[in-house]
Amino acid sequence: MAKKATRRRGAAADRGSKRTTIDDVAALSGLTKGTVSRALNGYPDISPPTRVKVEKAARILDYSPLSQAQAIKTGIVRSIGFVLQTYAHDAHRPFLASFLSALSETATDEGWTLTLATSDSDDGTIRTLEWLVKERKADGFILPRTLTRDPRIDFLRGEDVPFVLFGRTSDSTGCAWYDILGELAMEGAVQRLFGLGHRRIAFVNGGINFHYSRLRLRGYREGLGKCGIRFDEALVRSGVLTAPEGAAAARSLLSLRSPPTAFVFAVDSAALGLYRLAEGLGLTIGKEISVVSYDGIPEGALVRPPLTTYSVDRKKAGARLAKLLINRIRGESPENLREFERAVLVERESDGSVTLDSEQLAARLRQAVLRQPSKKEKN
Amino acid sequence: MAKKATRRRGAAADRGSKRTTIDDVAALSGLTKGTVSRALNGYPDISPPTRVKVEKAARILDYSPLSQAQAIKTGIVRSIGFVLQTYAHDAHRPFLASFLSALSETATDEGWTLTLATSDSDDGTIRTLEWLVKERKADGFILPRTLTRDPRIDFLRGEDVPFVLFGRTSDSTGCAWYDILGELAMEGAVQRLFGLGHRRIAFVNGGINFHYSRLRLRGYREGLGKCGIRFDEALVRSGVLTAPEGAAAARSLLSLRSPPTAFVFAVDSAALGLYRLAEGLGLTIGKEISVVSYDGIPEGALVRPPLTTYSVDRKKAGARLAKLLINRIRGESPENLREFERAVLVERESDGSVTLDSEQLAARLRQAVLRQPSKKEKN
DNA sequence: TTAATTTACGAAACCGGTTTCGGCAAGAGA
DNA sequence: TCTCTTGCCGAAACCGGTTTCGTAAATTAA
Repeated sequence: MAKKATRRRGAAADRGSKRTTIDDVAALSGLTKGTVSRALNGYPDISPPTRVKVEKAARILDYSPLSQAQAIKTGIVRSIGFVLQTYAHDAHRPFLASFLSALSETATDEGWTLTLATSDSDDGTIRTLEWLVKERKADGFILPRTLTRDPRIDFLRGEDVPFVLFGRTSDSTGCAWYDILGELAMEGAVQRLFGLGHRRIAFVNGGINFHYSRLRLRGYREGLGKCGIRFDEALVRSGVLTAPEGAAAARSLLSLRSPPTAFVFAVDSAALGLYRLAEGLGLTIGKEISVVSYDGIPEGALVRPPLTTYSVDRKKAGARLAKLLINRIRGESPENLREFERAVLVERESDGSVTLDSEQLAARLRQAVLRQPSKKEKN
Repeated sequence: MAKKATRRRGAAADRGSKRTTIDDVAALSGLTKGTVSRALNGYPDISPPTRVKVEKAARILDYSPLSQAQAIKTGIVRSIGFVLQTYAHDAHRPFLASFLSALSETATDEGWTLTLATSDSDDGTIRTLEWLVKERKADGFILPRTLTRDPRIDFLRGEDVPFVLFGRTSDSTGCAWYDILGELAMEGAVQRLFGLGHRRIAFVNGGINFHYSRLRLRGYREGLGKCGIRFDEALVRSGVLTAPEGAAAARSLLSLRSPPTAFVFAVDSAALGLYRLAEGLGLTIGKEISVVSYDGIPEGALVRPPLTTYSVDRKKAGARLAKLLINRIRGESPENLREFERAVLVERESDGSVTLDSEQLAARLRQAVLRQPSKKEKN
């Protein structure tokens, strides 16, 4: 057993002996550790001179409290939690890096850390949350890609654990959030295309359960309304996230007797599918068909022609979300922690004045091999 | 003060009252908490029946110890640390997402978490590490993008904190690592291009301080040697990470009286600069000039022609690194924790049989506007 | 059968903090 | 001058665990 004990206190424990503890500060300042603690935590029953003395001693010894020692009593570890859903589609991947770095950057600035864990299924996400809450690895959570009806929210609400949404949801009681007004972007996209002369404008929406899809569809319809175009169910597809799915959706839309001359995509990565399809059909994007999308993924600048899209500042989103969550954990009520931001239009070359109307496009397409999928389209 | 106290114990503390603690387990099993603790931690002085009794009670109560309560005594929080260098160039960005998710996935599987913090300068990185070590937010660290002489390593070695490198370094005492044999890839790239008939093969290296640059240059020379080509200093550039830098390096190489007909890039994102340059000059990549690169960033598949590159499995790297670090923290000696992997060649279309020799290429280039930078080349 | 070991657990100290409680001393009010 | 506050700090309990230490009971050895 002695052997085991020795093994146990390895490097970590040895290092521990060098830490300056609150007792050291107490000794140097000639006070008790209780007083030091209160002084450092801003309790009012500490006289100014004493407070100064303590602060000075703390500074001299370069003291900072051990967060987990505090946590055991206060229940706060100064860490924000984030569950990476590794099963989620790559559509949401490209942002992750800048988003996470912004999250953790703001956290770091506040002296907090970011605690990351993963899950490989929806159930797994809840289990991971349960685990993190139970072991108190994080004080609260950022929930990305919120669903209209989101089990994560139900769980955290039930456990009374603070959280902030990146997005919105149907039942907003007790929810704090930061969100981009995607609906305004979709509305703007329609109006922009209308301004370019397009009259049949399709909408390819994202995952049906994500709440943003609901909102973006609404924005699309709003845009149509403002342009005096009748909403046509036939021009809408949904549940489209990936490039292959995007290609399939576009193919089906172009197969209509009266095909759209312009596309609004709710998700950039799906819009890239249109590029593959167009290449296969010999269609020129930005001339024969137009597309405006949403997200602002880097690939959008690389494809030819570069993609016109509403870009989301993920960096800022991460920063604000971290801040909101920390305030939430500190006790601010969720109703006061709701922020909106707008996506900004990046005008590139994938949309242009209409050159063919729907009928002409249909004729043009009849010559192309619509029913015979080319190879290029895949991959 | 009473008010303050009430505010302090918010949701977190309330939740705390519901946690099952080790005392609950002790009560249910009719033992003391010390015994329960020893039973659960595998101490030998516990009789089999007692151990079973404790385990059963723990299972019934769904008990799991509070990691920070353990940490205060053991010094281990079951978390691996990672410092995101936000100032580091985007060259390394695209990988981050899958890398981090792999790291945290393996950590999660082991019941550990990933603790993320950021820094915005080299000094800041050390300060962040100091902070994390001091507050004991993590038990050890993964160090990506290691330098030949790396202050992070010096610091952690000095503090006796466990770490694992993603890469290698000059002084490997006490270092555990996982690394990709980039030198073999560079060697292979040269041989491949030689096989396609190229005789003047340039090498555009990455950041000079990164240890991998040293190794990749070595691999390039090794490749030349095996092909019987004399090493020519004039054909080498280094410190090239971004697309603009890559474009500049390629321009300077093509300006030589005897320009290279093929390029080996140590970094994909720099290789993309060659595409911009070629577009500006009207050169056809894969025909008039060839390029083989290294990294395997997703954009490589999108550009035209798609980029032939040695791809690194970042997912696997993350998984292995997490595992290695956890073993390191558990006491395994660093010498036993060193692993290598190979990059795998993804054959695409950016390299092809030589169509112009160096002289012909030079002539071809003289017609192009070499000295007058076109606009397309930028951005 | 008795002495010498083991075995297995309880008791208590400890880790590094926070928070409650009580009381002394100084200042205010009568 | 004497009580009543108030301000300020020490003492001690507490948080949820781990680890040391000591010892009664069970084994083994003599």
